[in-house]
Amino acid sequence: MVRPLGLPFDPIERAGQTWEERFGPASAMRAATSVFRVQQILLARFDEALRPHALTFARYEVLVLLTFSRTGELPLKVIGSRLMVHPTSVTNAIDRLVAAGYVRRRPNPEDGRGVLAGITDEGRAVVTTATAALTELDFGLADLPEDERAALFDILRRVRLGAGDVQDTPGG
Amino acid sequence: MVRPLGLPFDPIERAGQTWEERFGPASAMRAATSVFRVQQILLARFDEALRPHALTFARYEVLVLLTFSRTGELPLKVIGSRLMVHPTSVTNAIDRLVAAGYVRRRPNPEDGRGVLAGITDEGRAVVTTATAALTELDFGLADLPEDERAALFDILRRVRLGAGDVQDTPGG
DNA sequence: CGCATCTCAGATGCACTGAGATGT
DNA sequence: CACATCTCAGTGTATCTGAGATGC
Repeated sequence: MVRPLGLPFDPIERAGQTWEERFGPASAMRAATSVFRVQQILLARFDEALRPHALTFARYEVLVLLTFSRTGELPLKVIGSRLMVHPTSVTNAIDRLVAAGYVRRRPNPEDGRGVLAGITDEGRAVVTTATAALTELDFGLADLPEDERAALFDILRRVRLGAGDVQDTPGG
Repeated sequence: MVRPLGLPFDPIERAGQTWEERFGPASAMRAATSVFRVQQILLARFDEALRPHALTFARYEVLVLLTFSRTGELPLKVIGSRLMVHPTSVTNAIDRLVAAGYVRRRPNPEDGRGVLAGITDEGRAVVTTATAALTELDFGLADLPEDERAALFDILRRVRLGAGDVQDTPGG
């Protein structure tokens, strides 16, 4: 849980003012620092909502991705590239999901090097209830009107584009 | 370092489309997921730029905060509330900074329970060079024009406001 | 053979809980 | 006394490196 601070000022705004006096333009520093802080706030909200379901947000994302695939199965490699996480992180997340009974592993019949992760009935059930919990939270963004959610996505997409995450294909 | 993916589509956009077919409106999910991904991108960029200086971004933030104080010293409690991190995380960060020679600890003469962290000359020097490195990166936001940096800060500020980080005082 | 996929061991980073020492 | 501040031990999670097994 993220503790409310009760500071009589915005610490990022304050840091930005001092920054401009000392170092120069602060717009990038303020924006970047805000991204970090909001990520921390959102992650805390998500983890709190997901804790009753024995899920972290990272593992929830894996399960959702599996429900989105036609067969309920995906190679670990695909999971890693879609969620943009390190291969060892995928192995670790799948380990936990298997232990929780939400996922099964099996060798990929089409590529002996690979492994398929498949969602179980229990996994599908927990995705349903966990999604309801997160939807009720509005994914932590209940304070943002629709146009600002879209603006946030668009602005951040430009940053992701510069990082090579996206090849410029607005329609997906 | 965050690896470019070379996916022929935007994985968040794609997930958003499937989300709308299965669960309903996806604007909050897309925006929140983008915050996570961009935080990951920025953190990787910062840590790469700071590694030669034996700093993580969290420790760099502590040093900057100390240079912003008049005496170069602050109680650990103040550091924790300004940077919005857990008390044990402050202790840990200060431990590392002391080990690196960038910070000194001493008892707070005005409150026997407390501890002051003070920046050393080496600490001030490393802040200067590390700040130059981050400034050259534009804090990872070189792809964003000025108005979008400001918009990003404003939108995220609304989220932080809802979390109790900020009491509504635009002027700081 | 080079390369891809996955796993494992080990290290680091950060957040948190709970307990305890110290001082107000 | 209650409370605040800080530290320590331990846990959980995620990241990464480097190595190795297996198979294309």
